[in-house]
Amino acid sequence: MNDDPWVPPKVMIAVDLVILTLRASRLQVLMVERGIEPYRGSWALPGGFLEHSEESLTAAAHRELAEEAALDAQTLHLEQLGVYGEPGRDPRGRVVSVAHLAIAPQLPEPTAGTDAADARWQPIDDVLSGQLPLAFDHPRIIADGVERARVKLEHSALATAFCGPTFSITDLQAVYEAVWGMPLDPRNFYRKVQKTKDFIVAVGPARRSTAGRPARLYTAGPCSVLSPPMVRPILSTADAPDTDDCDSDDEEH
Amino acid sequence: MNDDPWVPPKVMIAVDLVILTLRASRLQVLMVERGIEPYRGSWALPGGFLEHSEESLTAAAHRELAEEAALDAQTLHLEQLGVYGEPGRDPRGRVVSVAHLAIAPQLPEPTAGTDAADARWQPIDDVLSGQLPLAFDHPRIIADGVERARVKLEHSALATAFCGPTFSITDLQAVYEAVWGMPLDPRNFYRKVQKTKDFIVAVGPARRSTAGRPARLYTAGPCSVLSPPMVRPILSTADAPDTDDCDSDDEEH
DNA sequence: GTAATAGTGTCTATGAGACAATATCCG
DNA sequence: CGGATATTGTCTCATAGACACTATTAC
Repeated sequence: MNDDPWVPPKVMIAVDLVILTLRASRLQVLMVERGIEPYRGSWALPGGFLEHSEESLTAAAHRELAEEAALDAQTLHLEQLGVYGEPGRDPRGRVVSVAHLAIAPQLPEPTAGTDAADARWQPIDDVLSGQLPLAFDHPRIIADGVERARVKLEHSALATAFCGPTFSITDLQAVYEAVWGMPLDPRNFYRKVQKTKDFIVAVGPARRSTAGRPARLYTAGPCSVLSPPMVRPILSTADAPDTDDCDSDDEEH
Repeated sequence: MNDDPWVPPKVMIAVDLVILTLRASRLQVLMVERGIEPYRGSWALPGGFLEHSEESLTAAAHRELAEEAALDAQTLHLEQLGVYGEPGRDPRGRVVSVAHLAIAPQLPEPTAGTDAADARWQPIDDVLSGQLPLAFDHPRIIADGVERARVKLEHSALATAFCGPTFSITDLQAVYEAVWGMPLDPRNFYRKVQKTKDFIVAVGPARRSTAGRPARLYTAGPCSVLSPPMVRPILSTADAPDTDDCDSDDEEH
């Protein structure tokens, strides 16, 4: 049985990045306009093939992050999102893509890289509503990434990764509002955040810039899982797509 | 830039399966004893290489499920768990493994397959406590699978996948207790399950077997996401390991 | 009857959400 | 001072958990 000369097939490995940030109070994702075939002229997630056989997936993701968004991995959240490897998803042959989710504080407009005709931040709403022509199965990957971010905001301290080194509680609230896409009560949000242990820690005196009473500044606290969690208010019957891959039955309220 | 003759490296793709079931009121995972190198004699998850270039990952997972556990995919939960592709994780070369999580109702003892010297259900506690010699990075994959199952029990109707076609509420409670590893109050559990819409639907009259009042029987309901969710009681300050993959230096920033 | 399990009612502490009220800045 | 934002206090309602209690079977 094990002595036959059969060898398993080999396939190409790619990494794709869903890089989310907050710009102009909106959740935005970094997209590049493809300058080469296939899908020339369509918009795609930054990403690329494994560079050599010994490169780890994480290393490849960090490399692409640096190449396409000029981001060092410092103070940056990066996690695996899932695998997308259906035969036929890439006309160049069998490609298995490992999608990653990256969260970044506010960043300047990017510049197009090697294979890209253009690169820019796109509001999530515009991207997911079918305004832009999207390459490959990237609409699905983006949707999965956004849903992952929404869920992680509830149970992890991810939201602080959207902010700079210091931030006010109102800044943090803006993150939740943008990612969840719903307004929140400032008073209740304030106490909720304070009650979650080790989420944020006060630092420095206060910021003095806008009108009104200055806000105290905070830094991300030492905890990564929130307890109690920041539960997201229910959203009636409309729900978000499941992150599962295999099964695809569901729906309910 | 794009005209150079460089081609991306190709790697082997494997699928591994974390198949969980309930036996003797304990959460158990299917393990096979390897009959060939590498790791001959160690215990590993069922799995194998992609069979040919056009086989989808899901199809490969289902095929292995059938081969190694004699399970058709009917009424069976199967979902993608994550990718494990560190260079050096397999001495045969670069292998990227796509791990899947499968949940099965109680099953008989399996029989060893092609490359396996033995195959059997192992209680999770025994496996994760380092009793058995485990192959590759499978300890990590198993831990990730169990943690995923624990979390999914809170927000999805996954628990019913552990049961047969019909079950009593007490049966369902046993699932939660085994997977979460904690006792639950039968009275409160009863009302909680009933209050979660479309989780379970009554069927048939009642089961009459053990002593005591017969229990009503139920079937899995039409919903996949639970609302309200079945929240798991807090477990003091000790927290569960993160499911993240990339950053291992975090905890904060 | 007793033992055993299924199912119901009730009490209480906690927590989320609504929202009034107060504090501290700018001009 | 008035305008604006930050922070605190209080009220109410829903619900999770503890647990006494009733129901229905086997023996």
